Amino acid sequence: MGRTEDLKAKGLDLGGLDGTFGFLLHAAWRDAARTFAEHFAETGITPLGYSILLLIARNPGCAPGDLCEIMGVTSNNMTRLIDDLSRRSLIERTVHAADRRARRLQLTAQGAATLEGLRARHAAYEADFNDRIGAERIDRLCEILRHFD
Amino acid sequence: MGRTEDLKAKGLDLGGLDGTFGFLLHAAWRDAARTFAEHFAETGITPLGYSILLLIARNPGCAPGDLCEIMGVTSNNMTRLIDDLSRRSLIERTVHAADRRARRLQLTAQGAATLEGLRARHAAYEADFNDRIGAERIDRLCEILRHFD
DNA sequence: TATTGTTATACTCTATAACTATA
DNA sequence: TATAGTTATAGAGTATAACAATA
Repeated sequence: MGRTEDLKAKGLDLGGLDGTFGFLLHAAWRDAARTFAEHFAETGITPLGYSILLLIARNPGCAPGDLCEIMGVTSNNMTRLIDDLSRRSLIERTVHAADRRARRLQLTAQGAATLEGLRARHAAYEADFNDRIGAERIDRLCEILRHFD
Repeated sequence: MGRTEDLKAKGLDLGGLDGTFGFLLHAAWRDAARTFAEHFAETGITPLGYSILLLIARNPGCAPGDLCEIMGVTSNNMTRLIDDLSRRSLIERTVHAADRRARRLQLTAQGAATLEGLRARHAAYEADFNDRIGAERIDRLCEILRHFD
């Protein structure tokens, strides 16, 4: 079971925190981030970086602004995430011919190859949680989380 | 509905991200954090600070280490969170008589009074989400999230 | 030796604002 | 005047390591 179950057994009064969705959401996200970091150790890829690579793979030529909207990251921060992946030669950023303000993003050959390894790690990470939490619960979780902004 | 629903309508391929619980969990947590910040604007209280105040109120005399365990925060970081609340005269930190290594944490009178106002804000914040997401969904969400560590 | 808490430090994520270059 | 992206900067959260005081 989860952490809150263990703690109540120790006589500490959680003061309703274990019924507070924000507290639980934060804890669950940190669990996911920590587990992601374990599975992606020594790749230097963070959850945000992985999302970007995945999105560029599916939408070659997309613009940073597209990723901002999907990922909920502001453009200034997206620039730095893209800088990092670009500096590591995983993606290529070129000026858009039609609108020279915009940029076109694409995976490099190295980026595409790297992504395959990352997909395998991600599958293992998800299998990890399916084992721990239950695949059916994870599905119901996703269904509910899609109602958030 | 949620953000992912809107985005799919724009022709962007999310590449399975909207079925990835980690991506959805991150987005939902940011939604919760952003909404919390709106409701707690100008109080200077963050989600972590609110949790600490709540826990000290329910467990007067508890030690920083107790809070670390409940909240999943390491002790070095807890020190700084407590420093902040202490500097603002909301809590009092005294040396534990029986074990002089430990500290005893208590709300000050000002802290207790402040907490009442914060509880009202938190109730409004939760009502906000119950309206947006549905109280029954939030309940089911909590039930699932308690399985995480 | 082990434990409680503190200090120092660094990195990631997030946010606001000011800026460049295009349109 | 508006938009796409960049640069600068700051604050919050998280993490590791080294340390002090006490047990």
